[in-house]
Amino acid sequence: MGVIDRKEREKVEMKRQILVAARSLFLEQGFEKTSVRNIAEVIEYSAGTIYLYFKDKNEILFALHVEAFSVLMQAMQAGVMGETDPFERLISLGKQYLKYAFENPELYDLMFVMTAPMETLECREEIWCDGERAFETLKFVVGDCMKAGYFEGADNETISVMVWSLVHGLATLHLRRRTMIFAEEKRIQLLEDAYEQFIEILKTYKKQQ
Amino acid sequence: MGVIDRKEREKVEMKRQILVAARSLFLEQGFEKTSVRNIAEVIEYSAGTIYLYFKDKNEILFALHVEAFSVLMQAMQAGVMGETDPFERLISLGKQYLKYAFENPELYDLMFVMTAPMETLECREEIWCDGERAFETLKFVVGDCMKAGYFEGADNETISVMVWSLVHGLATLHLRRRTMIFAEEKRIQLLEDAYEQFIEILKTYKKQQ
DNA sequence: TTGCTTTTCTGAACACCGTTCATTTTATTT
DNA sequence: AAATAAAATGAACGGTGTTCAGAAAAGCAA
Repeated sequence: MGVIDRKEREKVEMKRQILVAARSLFLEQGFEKTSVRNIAEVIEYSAGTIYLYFKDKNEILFALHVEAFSVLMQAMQAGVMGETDPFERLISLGKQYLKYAFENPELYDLMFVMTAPMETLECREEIWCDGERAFETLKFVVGDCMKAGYFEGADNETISVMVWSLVHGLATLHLRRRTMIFAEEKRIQLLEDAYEQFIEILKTYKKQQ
Repeated sequence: MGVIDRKEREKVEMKRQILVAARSLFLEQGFEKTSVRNIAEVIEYSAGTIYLYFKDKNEILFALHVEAFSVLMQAMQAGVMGETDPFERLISLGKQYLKYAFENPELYDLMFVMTAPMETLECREEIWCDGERAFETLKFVVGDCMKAGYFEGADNETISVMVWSLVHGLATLHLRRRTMIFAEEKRIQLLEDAYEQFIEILKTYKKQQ
């Protein structure tokens, strides 16, 4: 039966088409302001058809979520592989994370800021797995730093949460326009400086007794 | 003409009523899920009436925004006044900020995360003024720390952005449920530890040459 | 108190939203 | 070619933010 194979392919292709259209619209005008009718219009189908391929609007977001995490993981892996020194790896990891956030603001939002789909899909383990894997990568790199003598006497997970919070804070303050209080020319510089400063402080940390 | 005075008072009172109802609903079920009709129902007026007192739904949010900042500023001032040592002041400032965020999640969201009203009200200088004043407080405290010998050779504004980013990161990761990847019992502890660890690292920082 | 004006409020209407489902169209099998 | 199965439609439902003509209430002058 080649027919059901083709049907399967067509179904996958249709899903892909919907996701491509949805991603483009979400990136352009955000999730809330994009309607299912908008997506349907782009792919030249009726709105009802969308519901033959996705349970609801949130499920579309969820599918993009999975995609987005795979791209971030790749970027982070590249950051780790690009350096050999443990601490340089950590620096690079943070930079890749920030780069991803700034280059994919709507996707970053979806992964680390949005709550709408989270409430609906609270039960979905898969969603958290992606985030957990990314965090494990950070913990691994921090662990290597500790073996190399950094963060003496500190707890790996605590340090990791701290690092994550800092880069996430930098990313969201900017993406959500809260750096508007600074002059436009120096906004980016200020964020970069803050990251550099944080790294500098991290590097020189030695436990006091 | 005592009449127009009374009318003025009644207008103010009505606005207050709307804001009280709106805040309660926003805190309860969020901004997006609260409709103008919901607010009208609570104050027992028709939906159209709301528009005689506020230009649109965003303007209601904006009014609450002003209120919320004044409460945060008070909490931060309390943090500063409660300590005499400059570095202890910085520690307390951050704690007050985090306390506010966790105790007023929807308001914190409104002040530092939401973009919806920001886009509509991009021109409104007032919105940024509030944020700027809060940041100035942080800069002031960091300045005192530097006079006392902390953050040797660093830039005040850079340090302040770094501190803000860290606490904002901690707050938003938790408020937006991203700490779900950790066991429920240790989530709060992890955030507190991360903050303590950050403070510890800050305290011991001395410029290397 | 009566009539007139101004202010306040309503509720229907508009154009949109996410979602469902009977019906029609299209594709496949017999 | 007829019968069956799958896919797509588009109208409908109950919701949204917002507007506005007209009703109701309040204030004022005679």
